[in-house]
Formats: sequence, structure tokens, C-alpha cells
Amino acid sequence: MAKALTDRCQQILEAIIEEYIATAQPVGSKALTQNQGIKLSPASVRNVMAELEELGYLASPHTSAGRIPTEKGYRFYVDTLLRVSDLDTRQQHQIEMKYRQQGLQMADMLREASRTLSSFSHHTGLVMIPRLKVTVFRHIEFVKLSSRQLLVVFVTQSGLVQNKLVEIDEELTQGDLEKITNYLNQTMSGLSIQEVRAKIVAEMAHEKVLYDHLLRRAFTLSSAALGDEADGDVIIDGTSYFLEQPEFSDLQQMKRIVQAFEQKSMLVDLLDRGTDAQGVQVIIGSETQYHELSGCSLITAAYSGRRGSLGTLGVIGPNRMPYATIIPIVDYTASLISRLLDKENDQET
Amino acid sequence: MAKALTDRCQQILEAIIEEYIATAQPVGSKALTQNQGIKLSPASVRNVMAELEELGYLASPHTSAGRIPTEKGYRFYVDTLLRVSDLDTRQQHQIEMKYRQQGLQMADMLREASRTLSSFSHHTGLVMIPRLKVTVFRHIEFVKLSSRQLLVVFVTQSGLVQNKLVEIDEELTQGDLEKITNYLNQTMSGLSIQEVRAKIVAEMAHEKVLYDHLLRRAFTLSSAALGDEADGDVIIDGTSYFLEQPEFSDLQQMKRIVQAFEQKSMLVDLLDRGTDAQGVQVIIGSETQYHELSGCSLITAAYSGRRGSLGTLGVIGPNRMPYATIIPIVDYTASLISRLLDKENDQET
DNA sequence: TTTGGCACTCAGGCAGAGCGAGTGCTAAAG
DNA sequence: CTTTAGCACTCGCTCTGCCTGAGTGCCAAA
Repeated sequence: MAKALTDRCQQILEAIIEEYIATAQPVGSKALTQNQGIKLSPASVRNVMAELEELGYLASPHTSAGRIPTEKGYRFYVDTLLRVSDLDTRQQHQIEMKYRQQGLQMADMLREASRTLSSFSHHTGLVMIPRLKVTVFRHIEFVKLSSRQLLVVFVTQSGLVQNKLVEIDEELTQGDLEKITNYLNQTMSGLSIQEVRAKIVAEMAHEKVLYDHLLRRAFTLSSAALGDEADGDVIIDGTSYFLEQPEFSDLQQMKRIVQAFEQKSMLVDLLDRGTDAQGVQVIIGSETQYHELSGCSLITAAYSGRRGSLGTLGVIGPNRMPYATIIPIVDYTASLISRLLDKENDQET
Repeated sequence: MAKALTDRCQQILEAIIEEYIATAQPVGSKALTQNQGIKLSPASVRNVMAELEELGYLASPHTSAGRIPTEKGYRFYVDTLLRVSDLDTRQQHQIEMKYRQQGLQMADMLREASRTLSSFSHHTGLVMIPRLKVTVFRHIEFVKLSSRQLLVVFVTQSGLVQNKLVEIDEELTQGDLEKITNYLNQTMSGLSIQEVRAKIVAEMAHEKVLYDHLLRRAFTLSSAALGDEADGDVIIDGTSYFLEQPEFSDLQQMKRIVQAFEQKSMLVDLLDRGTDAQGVQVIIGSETQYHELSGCSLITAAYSGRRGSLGTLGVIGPNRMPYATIIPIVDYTASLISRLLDKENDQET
């Protein structure tokens, strides 16, 4: 069953896929022998193609057209045939230049990453904002806006800033706030948000806290501020590249996909899957398990701060994507972002 | 030249436009006399239609099709024929419910507005984020992240929160920061950002400031924080509704528009135009002056806080938009947002 | 095992016919 | 003078049939 393909089969499969990626047209035996470096006659190629179709790597839209790769074909191509090289240094340089300006906050950097991914790949760029729970506590600050309203500003180790408005039912003096702020910053600094949450729960049960009104309020407040996390957000850039893809020229298809993008939850889920993986991940077509995204593939890679993986970024496009050129772009961008986030932390003492 | 149209002409023009808005098909004389409440024979209607075409309100795609409205036709319809009523109370209620949940920050509210506009109008919703310069200073806070990095958190009267990372070249103690914070909050509170900027410039030249190192730093810092304003941002929701419009079924057209949306600058400009106007504004087709947006119309209205206009929101769609139903939606949303922003301020003492 | 030859298939493009919606004009009716 | 009925005409849309060409599968020869 899982009989290995001969070298020749692999060569021809590779040639077909690359031709199809380049032209978006079903590729026939003749075209192959002419354009690609295949040293066989069309007839022989046809035999091989028939075999590859038998095995499920290729399909023919109809009798008198050429062959197109199936998802299984792409999968094999990506897993086995593709040799990815590093991004060439000129492009590395160009990408790096985008982040040169100083004083970029993390959110700006991620936005820029999405734009860069899109414009270098000519497909749609995706960047997931780190989920709160994987980030590390760095600083919390309470700003009193009115007697009943507090603004909680919360900064993570990696430089993500979150604000939250909290209504309070009992006034706090400026002094109280300062005490609370200092206490929390001392206690929580360097812990992951998960640890912080656990600590809050633990401390709340603690005897000392039960009787210290101010302490209790401190925990209640911080718990409110960190409580309901934004359930994942994605920065999308370059949707219009999708409109160039001939495979989605049907308006119904296009609409299906644009709607999926607007909803974001699918993209969040797909990016989430890659968060803990090493290196570049490729999700092809139905592997997404969303029929709204059928015919779409993703190339993703995780980026990380000092304390481990933060989130995922990548590119989404049709199955027929130039994997060979995009994988290095995604790979490089992810490691660049990771490096930049680390550097930002280094400035901290 | 600007000869007034007879009542009958107007009635027929109105009927044609409404029919065309409903069906997206060129409307012929027969269809009019049947479906709409026109009490004339097709032949008479034809005479009138020929006249309206002569005057530039209608056009015929080709001889044997019906007529479609020109931009001039839409303009006349919107200016003269259209009687907009208030949004019916059921819909008012439905919209209001969307903002019921407590603790919404301004940014969340605006995002929700965009979504609501889109889903109620079945077209693309737009909300412009207030520009810094039209907002009123409420509170500033400096958070020391490291010896060289400060996070400036800045809250406007209307509840917009902005963060900015500032690099400093000389360390400040916690005490210094507190002094600066207190001083700025006392001095600047209630001023518009424009006034604040003016004040900074004025004070910097002042003798006292020249010799007070700390004061000078306070002004430098706040100036850096308020300096380069984000040059306008727009929240877009419901792009996929555009894909349903038959007039843009051509992929080239679609791409042109989606790209314009991604760029945002045109939308910012168009929304900007409506910021100081009262009530609902309608921009039709080439009035946008962007050929990228040809065939697109906008319905916008300004929203305001206590201290005057803050920004603009609206809906963008094809020229053939159901103005009669969307104008009340935009109008109501703008006033609702204004009311909510005011209420939020009221809680402040 | 490879290759040339050959019959077969089928989508896409093109041309012509017919249809039908809609028009403009004219002449009669109100 | 206005409205309407009638009529010839226009022209885009759709359907049909035909043709072409790319591509296939198979077979027999190299």
C-alpha cells in the first residue's frame, strides 16, 4: 500500500506540481517534456502520470485535460520532495529594514509582520496576537479615571500592552492604589499569567488575605483585569491577493473565504495548532477541517519570546502556493520577530 | 437649464430608482406600470423616461434594455425625493442591546458600531477612530518598564486609551515620574490636545521651565507621547457584503475595491470630510474623487462627545444602495454612540 | 522498457438562429 | 394638448451545432 515511489515517479510528480503552481493550468505530458527538464518521451510520462493518478497523487479534471495535483500530492511534495533553502540574504535584509524604526511596540511590530509577510509572499499574511495566558507578567498599573472607574494597564514581558476598564463599587484613594500597585508588581513580576492566576486563587484563600481588606481588593482587581482574556485575535493583511487566484474566480467561493476571514475564529484555531510546534508547519486544504476554507492552505511558524512560544504567524493562500519561496519567508519572519522581542527584553535590567 | 422637474417626472424617477435598487436590473416602462403604483400607460412612461435621460438623470446600457439611474439621478433622489423617517423602535432597541454589556472601552464600542452598521445595513460598515487632536486630555500616566524605556499611557475624555513606548536617554526615579505625572495632569486636564500642544510649546519657552530640569523633561516627554499621531484609522466590517453586489461581479472591479479598503487612506479621507457636518451625509460615486472607488457610495454621520465632533461612521456600498433604510441606521448609530460617550463622561465627577 | 502512432474524448471558442424585452415613432382617441 | 395603442425595429442573451486542439489510453514496434 504505502509502496515507495520510484525516483522517476517522484521527479515527474515534482515537475508537475511546480509547473501547476506556476501556471495554474492542468499540465499535460507534452508540456512537461518540453518545459521541464524531463528526458523522457510524452508517452512514458503518460504512463507514469496514469500510475500517479492511480495512487491518488494526481487527478484529471476531465479526460482531455492535463493533470492537477491532489491534496495528497501536495502533501507528498511538501514532506518529501521539497528542499527548502534559507531566504537569500538580500531579501533577509529587505525584511529586516521594515523593523528598523525605533520605538515600535509589540502590536506595531506584529502588524508590520503581517504586512511584510503578505507583500513578500504575494499572498495573505496572518499574525496571531499572543494569548494572555502564554505571556509573562511584567507590570501592572491602575489609573483612576473617576470615583467609580479604574483603568488597568497591564504590560507583558514581551511588550504587549493591554488596557481594561474596571468598574469599582467602593472608592479607593490614591494611596491605596499605590500600595496595591507596588504589592502586585513585587509579587507577580516574572510569573506567567497562568501562574499569576493560580497565585491569585491561592492567596485569596489565605488567612492573612481574608482579613486584610486592601490585599483582598488588590487580588479582586487584578483578577478582574486578567480575567476574561480576549479570545484570540489575528492580524490579516493582503486579502486582495486572494482575488488574484484563478481557482477562486467564482464569486461564491470568494465570498465563502472572505467571510471565513472576517469571522477570524477559524484562523485563530488554525494558527493555534502551530503554536507549540518547531519550525514551519504546512496545513493543506481539507487538513484545515473547515469546509469554508477548502482549497486553502496555510504555511505557519511559531514565534517566541524568551520564555517560550508566544504565538504563530504565517501565510494563507490556495493549495497551489509557491511553497518553496514562501516557507523561507515565513520561517525567517518568525525567527526575526522572536529575535526582536528578545532584544527588547534585553534592554530591561 | 436647472428647470424644475414636473411632479410626474419626479414620481417616475423615484419609482425607477427604487425599482433598480431593489432588483439591480435595468427597469423598463412595462415593469414600472405593473409593479409600482404608476397609473399611466407604458407609452407615456416612455416619453417621460426619454426626457429624464435627456436631462441626465437616467441612462440606458443599450437600446433594448431598460434605464438605470445615473449618479445625477441618485443625487437628485437623495436630495429631493427621499423622505427619511426615524428608525423604527424595534430596530432601535435591537441596536441598543448590542452595547448593553458593561465595561466597554471606547475602542470596543467603535468596533461594535462597525459590526452593527454592517449587519443591519447588509453593507460594509465603517467607523473612524477619533483623531488625537480633536480629543480632550483626561489623564496621563508614565510606567517605567526599564531604565531606558517608559510606557506612556494617555487617556482622553471620551475614554480612548493610547499607549506609546518612549525611549529615554537619562534615568528618571519613581519620584520624578510621580511629580511629572501629577504636574501634567493638573496642568493639562480638560484641555484639547491641540491646546495641550500649544501649551507645551509656550511653556517650553518660559523662563521658569528653562531652568527647571524636571519640568523640561515633563514637557519633552509629553510632547513625544502626543507628537506623531496615528494618522487616522478606520474599522471596517462586512467587506464580504460587497461580494454579493452584482455590479462588482467582475473580479477586476472587486479587486480594485478590496485593495482600496486595505489601504484605508481613502476611507479615512472620505470619513474626514463628514466630521464637521451635521446629520447624515451622502457621497455618491465620483463625488468620492477616487477612481478606485468608482461606483461606490457612502452614507456617513459624525459622532461627538461632549466637546464636539469626534469622528465619523457610516456605510459604504454600491451606488445602488437602499438609502431609505440605511440612512436611518447610520443616523441612529451615530447619535447612539454620541450618547453613550457622553454618559461615560457623566460618571466622572 | 521505452517510444511512436493512432483512435478517441471532451472543453472551449465561434457563428448563426430565435427569443424577448424594450424602445421610438406615429396616428388615433380622449 | 395629452394620453394611449399599435407597430416596426434594435440588440443583448441564450441555445445549438460545429470545429478545433490539447490531451489521453492503448497497442505494437524498437
